[in-house]
Parts: sequence; structure tokens; C-alpha cells
Amino acid sequence: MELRQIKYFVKAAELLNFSDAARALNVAQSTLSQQVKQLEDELGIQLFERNAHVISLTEAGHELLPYARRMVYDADTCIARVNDLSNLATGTLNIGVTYSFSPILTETLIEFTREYPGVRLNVFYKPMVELMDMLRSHSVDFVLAFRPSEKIKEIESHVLFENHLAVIVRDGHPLARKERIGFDDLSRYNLALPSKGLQARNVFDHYLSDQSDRLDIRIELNEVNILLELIKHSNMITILAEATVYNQVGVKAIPLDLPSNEMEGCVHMLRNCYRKQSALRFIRMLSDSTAVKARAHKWFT
Amino acid sequence: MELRQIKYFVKAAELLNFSDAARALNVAQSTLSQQVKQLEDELGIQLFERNAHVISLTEAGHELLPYARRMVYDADTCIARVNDLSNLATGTLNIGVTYSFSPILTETLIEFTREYPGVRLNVFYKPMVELMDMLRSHSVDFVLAFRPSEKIKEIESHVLFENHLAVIVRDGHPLARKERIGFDDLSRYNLALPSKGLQARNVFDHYLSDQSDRLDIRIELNEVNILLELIKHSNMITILAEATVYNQVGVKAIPLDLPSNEMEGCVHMLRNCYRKQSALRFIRMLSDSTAVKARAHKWFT
DNA sequence: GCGCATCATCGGTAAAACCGATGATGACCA
DNA sequence: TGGTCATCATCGGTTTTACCGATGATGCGC
Repeated sequence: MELRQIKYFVKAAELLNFSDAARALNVAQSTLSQQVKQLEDELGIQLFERNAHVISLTEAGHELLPYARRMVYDADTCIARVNDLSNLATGTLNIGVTYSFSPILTETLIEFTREYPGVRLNVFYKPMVELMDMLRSHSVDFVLAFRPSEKIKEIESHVLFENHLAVIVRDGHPLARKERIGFDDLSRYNLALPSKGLQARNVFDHYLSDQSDRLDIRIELNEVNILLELIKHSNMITILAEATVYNQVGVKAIPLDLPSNEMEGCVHMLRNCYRKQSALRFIRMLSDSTAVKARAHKWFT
Repeated sequence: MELRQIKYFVKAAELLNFSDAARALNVAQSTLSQQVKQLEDELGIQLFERNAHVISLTEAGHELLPYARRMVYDADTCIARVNDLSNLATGTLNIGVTYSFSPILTETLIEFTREYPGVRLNVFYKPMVELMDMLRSHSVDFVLAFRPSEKIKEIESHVLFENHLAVIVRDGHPLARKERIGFDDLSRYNLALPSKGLQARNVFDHYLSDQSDRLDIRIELNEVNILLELIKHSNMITILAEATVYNQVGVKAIPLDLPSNEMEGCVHMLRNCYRKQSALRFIRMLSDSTAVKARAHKWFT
């Protein structure tokens, strides 16, 4: 039994397709087929059921998979720990970010790559639920996102900054010069809102509760950057966390004059698992960044 | 990084000697040396410091060792789980037993090998502390021993039967026909006791507390079978758990008429770790055996 | 200073991983 | 029904590499 074979097995078990798995691993299909068979022979039991050209895991395969995954993960952890000892001169850091978090991140991304040129960064922009799954499967080292409504027990979250919902309008919009915007102002304009499920929308809906039918919601969109494009080129207004439009040109964030519209910008990590030195360094750098520091306290008070 | 290299590294780290490690692994010294070097090259860091002919772990090596061990352990677990699925047609079961437990075990050992001829049994007769260490290092799957005085947190124990201390005398001994033996009888004979540290002795001492100077202790012995030989061929008497002399010819166990001299015959296993099917089957068979069933309740009431 | 034990290195050999081509199988579709 | 397609297994041939034994370098202890 070799780690290589275990990796082949895990990939094949995940994709349930030898050809795809071989492609993903950059080996020939025949090689993967041979190695899986060899593993099966050595273990003395079938791991896959082969029905013509569809394969599935046997009971033994199911039994094996979590252990195989852990072995692969342990191997990666070995490498990560050793890289940490080389003082961040090497290694890879995988970061998951929600779209609304991205402007906050930019400055730190640049600074980090300058400071630690040996560390390779992989940044994944995805919806929060997908990011949390990636966290669980160790595909990312940490996730930057607003605190979700319901807690996930195997994930721990640390607050980076507090933020509030804001009304986002284009420059030159009739509302752009106001200091604060209340419910009445909102009801006088067409709204383009982030889709239900996005955290800004969750908080906004929770506050509105039953008054939402007094608003004129024209569009719902699950892509924040496209939503902002819309705002820039129309008279529609939207509701987002203030941090989401940090450094964005062409739009303006105006405090929403409603109580209890706080959102918490968090870093989410798996509990009880090794943290790469580079991850800790990155998070420290992020929390020291002006983008975050400016929001460490309520931004418009 | 391959499992083979990890195994080489672990063995070398344990023995701190490449030649010995190579011998233990049945490979040439040059092979082990090469493979360790290759692992170091791949990780980009030294794992061993080489000072002439003595080697030691570097910081990185120390860092790596626990993870490497876990990978090896996980690999073994994979194999164990899969073997279990082959319906106990194969595999190895490692059992640790204290000397005093051995007569209880014999019957089940025979029955188990008859029922599952494919499962290879390794039985280790050792003192309890050594057995507990073997349990921790996964060298045995479970340990059969009386419950120790102080609990060990990473080990869980299940009671198989209750037992009591008994006075052990040779057949034909003046005490042999008595129904019960009290303290006064004890003080009239020479005692050969199991050494301090053995569980029967612990329990006995705890009960005696300060009256021990009224007894005539002639010999202390840390080997139960030799102790029994002594008893068989002299007028000395000893104190052991009744179960320890189950099926022994030439000696007789007489209830010790003192309160609270209970001992619990237990099976000890590591918490939170996979249990081989064969281990569970063996324990069930053991607890169904007449030797154990007869003692499921207080044996002399 | 001379064995002696240790680890590193080197060249040759045996093993094995790997690839591309080919074959077998069954689904899908005209 | 027969052709196309995608899948996985199998089979030589090639390349890689793990392995061994021999040899060299190093420092310890007698």
C-alpha cells in the first residue's frame, strides 16, 4: 500500500470515474486502473464495483474512504508543517472569500505576496455555503465571510471587524448627498437587492420582517459585482454591507438609519486542526490592514 | 512522499540508527539511507542530524514524527478494517493478558482458533503496566486484566466479571477443608504473596492497611505461576483472585472472609479508536465462556 | 594508531510504474 | 438492428526507481 495508490483511490472514489480521475491526476487511465487493482489485490478485497462503464464503491470501499482521506490529509499536513519551519519561504495558502468580502481583501493580498514571495496564494471567490464545504474538506485553509445566521459546530469564527448595512447608490444619485437614509427614503426608489441567502440580505430581511411589501424590489441578484454595475448605471439602489463597497469608484455608501443592522466580518476556520503559519500570518496582516482597522469599530458613529 | 519512506523514517527515528532500522525493515542500509535522503529532499528540509555515526532528529524531524506515526497507523487501520470485512477469514488479533488472567482465557483461546482458523492470534503475557503501554502504542488490540487502582484516561474498561480475593492453599493443606478463612487463620501460616504492584496484592494491602505487621510474609513474587508452584509444594499460603486458580490442579481457593475485597475482571481498550471485528467477536466469546459466566455474579455467595 | 561501527555514495540490477494501443462491454440513437 | 460512443481492463514496451553490495569517509574507543 502506497500513498500514491491511496490518492488514486480517493480521487476515483470522489469522481466515480476512472478516466476523469486519471485526467485530474495527470496519469494515464490504464495506470490508474492498474494501481487501483493492485491496491485491491493487496487488500484482498474489491473496492469498486465495475458495471460496464459505471463504477461504484463497494462496502469495503466505503469503509476505506475516510481513512484514505485522512492519510492524504496527514501527508499534506506533514508538508505544511515542514514548510512552516522553512519560515514561510515556500508553501501554498488556500483562501476562500465571499464576493462581498473581496474589496477588503485586495490590499492585503498585494502586501502578502510582496512580503512572502515564496508562498503561493490560491484565492477562491464563492458563495458562503460552498466555501464552508471547502473548509470541511480541507480545500481551503480559512474562509473570509460575514458571520452566517446559524452556527456550524465544526467551524470556529473570529470577528475581524464590525460593519453595518448601508444604502448603496451611484455617484450623483438624488440620495447621494444625504447623511443618513431611513425607511421612507428606501420606499421611494426601486431596489435591486442581493438574493435571499446572501448575508446582507438575510440581515436586511430579518430587520424588515413584515414591512417588505412597502418596498419596490425590482431585481434580486446573487452576484455582488454585477449588482454594483447595475447600481452604477441606473437610479436603482441596493443594500449591502458598507465594507463591500470599500474603494469602489462610482458608488456611495450611506448609513442606513435603522437599529440593529450589524454584520460581523469574520475569519472562519476548522476547529481542532493544524493552522499553517502562513494562514496565521495572513490573518494578522489582514486584521492590521487599514481596510479592516477602519472598521474595527462601528464605522459611522 | 510515499508511505514506504514514511515507515523508514519512523523506524529510523525510533531506533536512531539507520543500520538497525534497515535490519528491522529487511532492507539494505544503503536503501534506507537513500530513501530518507530522498524524503528530506522532497520536503526541502533535513530530518536527521548526522554526526559521524550517531544520528539524531532535527526540529523538523521531531515535528514530523507524530504525523508520520499517524499515517502509518492509519494505513494499518485501513488494512484492519478491510480484513474485518472478509468476515474474519483473515487478519491478526493481538491480545495482552496478565498472568493472573490466563486460566480464564484458555478455553476461549481454543474455541476461537477452532471457530476462526483464519485469524492469527498473538497473545502477550505481561505485567499490567507493560500491557497498558502496548495498548497505547497499538501493539495489542485489547488487554485482559483486573481493573487497576487508578484510572487511565485514554483507556476504557468494561467489566467482564466480578471476582474476590481468595486464600490459595495446596490440596491437603490443614486449611483446605474450611469454608471460609478469616484474618486469624491467615496470621497462623507463612505467607507467600504476589509482589506489590500486582493487582491482587494492591487490593489485599488496601484492605489490611495497618494490620499487615501481624502477618508472617515470607516471600514476595512477581510471577503468579511460580508463586503457585511454591504453594503446591509447601505449607505456605497466598492470596490471589479466585479466578486466577480456575482449573488449576493441586491447589484450592477458599473464600477470604473479609468485606470489600472485590476485584473486577475487565477488558481494556483504547478510547476512540477502531475495534477489529475479531476483537469484538473474541470478547463476546470470552464473556460467554463458562469460565467467565460462572463469575458474572459474586462467585461464593 | 588500529580496528570497528556507522552513514554516504556509486554502479548495476531487478522491479514497478507508467504509457499507448487494443479489446470488451453496454448505453444511446438513428 | 447495427453503428457510435464512452467506459474500463488488458497487454507489450519503455522509463523510472527502489534496491543491493561494494566501497569510501568519519570518528569512537581500545
